[in-house]
Amino acid sequence: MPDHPDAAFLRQGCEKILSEDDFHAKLALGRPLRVKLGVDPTAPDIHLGHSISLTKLREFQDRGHEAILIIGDFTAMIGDPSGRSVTRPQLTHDQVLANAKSYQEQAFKILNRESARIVFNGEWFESMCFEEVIKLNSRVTLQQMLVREDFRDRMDKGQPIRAHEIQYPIMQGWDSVMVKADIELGGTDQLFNIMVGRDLQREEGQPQQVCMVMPILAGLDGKKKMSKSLGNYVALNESPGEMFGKIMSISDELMPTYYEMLLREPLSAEAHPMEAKKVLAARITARFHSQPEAATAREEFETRFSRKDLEQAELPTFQPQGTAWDLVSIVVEAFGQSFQITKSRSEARRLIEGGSVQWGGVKLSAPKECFPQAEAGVLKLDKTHAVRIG
RNA sequence: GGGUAGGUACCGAAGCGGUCAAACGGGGUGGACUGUAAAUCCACUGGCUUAGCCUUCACAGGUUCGAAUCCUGUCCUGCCCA
Repeated sequence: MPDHPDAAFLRQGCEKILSEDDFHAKLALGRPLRVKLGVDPTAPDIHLGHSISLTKLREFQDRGHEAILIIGDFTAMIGDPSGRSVTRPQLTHDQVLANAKSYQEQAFKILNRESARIVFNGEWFESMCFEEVIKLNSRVTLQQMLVREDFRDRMDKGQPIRAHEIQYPIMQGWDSVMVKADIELGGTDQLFNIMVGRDLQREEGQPQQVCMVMPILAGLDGKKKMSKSLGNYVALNESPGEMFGKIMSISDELMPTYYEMLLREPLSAEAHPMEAKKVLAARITARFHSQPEAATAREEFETRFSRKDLEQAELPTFQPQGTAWDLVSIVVEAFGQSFQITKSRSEARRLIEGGSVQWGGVKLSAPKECFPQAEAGVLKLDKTHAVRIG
């Protein structure tokens, strides 16, 4: 059987497809396939890491298939144990719903809004009674669940695995049954969960879904996977400036990976690393904002960080209230008012003593000094934060 | 339920009556250098009205001039047994 014309395109960037034969068979059906992607709204932001699978989902949409985005409002309360060495904190339903709302909005930066189907899995889990839960559980064995790498790991290290955690793969699998998924997308860490879906579908007499896993995007630190809780992420709804800046902070070693996974093209060997990084940053920024905004972000970045010209940079204005403020108070207030960052006075003091706080390019290292209120100028707070005063 | 080993700062891990805001390592932050890269060096890494003071070593009591360190109880976790 010759490959389906879309096969090569759709498999691009995939780490693994299980199974290849099923994949071709599904495409050969000639009807729009139900392609499932589950996301758990455990945090309010979707980031570049999520964008990998979402982009793949979009590609399916563009080829006429049906995108089913499952918002795991129910599963999010359990927390996916994937890749975790410790139990996740559980969220309340309200937190989850709030997150889900902003998730959808951000997901539509990638997905085609018109043809996407959004489903909350609370729809079927919420009404399940205990008997049904037991029945569902009887379909899998503990051994099956425990072969999972992260469970194994925790067993070996003597770390606790709570009984509810092993429910997660079962629930995710059940989602596949409920939406009759033809294909499920996910990161490589989802492989196990997706395979459980296949098992459950077979049990239910459904055709089994194809498992397509995408590589995991490394975080800005280049070491761990991109995730909200590790703080090494770029959210899709960040400002162009922040987005550009964050990407500029990745290491050269990480760049080829980002090129391949986010731009789907190889990094040219002769490009200057910094220039290549600016191109990368600009293209990603343009993708989630716009071309002009990305260009502006680049210019801003260059004046501010390359030329270190804070005078010309676009900075929030900060007007200290009251009189006779010492430096520490000014710094704390500036962080709070202009950036919504809470710094303790001790932290501010450390920054000052460390030489981070500068007034017109001159370090102010005496925390107790009174601040020269009358003058206007730029107060640099730390590497990435500065305010204009006056 | 029984036995046993434990619960120390973001993480790992020392400390086992005073010299402990707590060694050391990792991580993080800031500075120098620079390309907001890497490498390297330095500093910081509980709070405050900072030559000092206050709150921390699972929780609650107790012993003591003095406790992370000793005692009692409670909660939690691993492992073994039932």
